[in-house]
Amino acid sequence: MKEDQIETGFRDVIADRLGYVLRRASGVMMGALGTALAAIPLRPVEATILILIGENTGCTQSEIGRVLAIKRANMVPLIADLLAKGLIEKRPVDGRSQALSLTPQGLVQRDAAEAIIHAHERRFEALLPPSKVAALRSALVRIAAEGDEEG
Amino acid sequence: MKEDQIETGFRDVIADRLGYVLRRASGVMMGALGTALAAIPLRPVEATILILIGENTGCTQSEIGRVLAIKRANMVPLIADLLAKGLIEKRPVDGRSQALSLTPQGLVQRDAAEAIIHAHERRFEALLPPSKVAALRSALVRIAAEGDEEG
DNA sequence: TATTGTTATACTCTATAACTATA
DNA sequence: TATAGTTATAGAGTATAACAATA
Repeated sequence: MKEDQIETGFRDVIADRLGYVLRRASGVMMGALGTALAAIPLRPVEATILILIGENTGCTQSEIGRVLAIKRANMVPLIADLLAKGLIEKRPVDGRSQALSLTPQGLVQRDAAEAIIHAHERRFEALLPPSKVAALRSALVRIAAEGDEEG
Repeated sequence: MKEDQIETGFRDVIADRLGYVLRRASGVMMGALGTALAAIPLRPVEATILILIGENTGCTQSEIGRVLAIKRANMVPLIADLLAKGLIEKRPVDGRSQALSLTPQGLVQRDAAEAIIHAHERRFEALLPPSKVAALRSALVRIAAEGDEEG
């Protein structure tokens, strides 16, 4: 890193900032997950919603939005796409709420997504000393929790 | 966290995934930085570019784009905005390259941005045990470096 | 009154393709 | 041939406002 800076003559003074490396690391993991999930094909957010519905049969799209910090209005096209792909089903419970569940095809896709995500997680965990992985996770959870207090 | 899941009845099975907490933590820090920099007012990317130009007088916008992983085409409006705000200057070196530098007003804004970013970094570092901060940084750098190999 | 689902809309960020002028 | 800067454009992701139906 330092050698690169001397070679190119460019002083990358922000490379050691926590916020910056956090953003870059997040982008790298998200990009890699997107590439891995393209084999199914599902986007990371679609795979995540599928998994959450699988573990919470009968939940609503508003509940999922709250968990994932996605606004109600932005959940609409996401759920519509999964519905159009035949991976989930809607069933009215209220006059205003609709229970979500996985179709048989959705179950298959969910399992495939889980396998890909599991491999993806292991791949990146393997970059670090095993003893450091839990510390990284808890540090990130602590930082992420700082957002719940404000917004 | 576990207690929350039991209270709400919602099984948030992705909350412990590295990629997910990484994305959430990054969003929280970026959002907080955006809020803090609104006092100037500069966006995080503008403040970052200002700082890089200050440390690399005479560099080109293409060089900055390479460092920040921003495509040439997307650098154009960013540089144009900083130019319109009177914070930077362009001076032709080649027929095709233009050297960037800070104006006196840009220097003032750069210093203000540095102070805000410094306080922001310290605020989030203070959430963690001091001994864990360096480990977090190096883990994130290791993960971010995995992106340089692919794309 | 508050919530669910929805529509419409706008803004940011990111990506590609294509062009020019130059090295 | 490769690079710097630019234009146009398209796709995500995210934000707000407003509405109808329901609790």
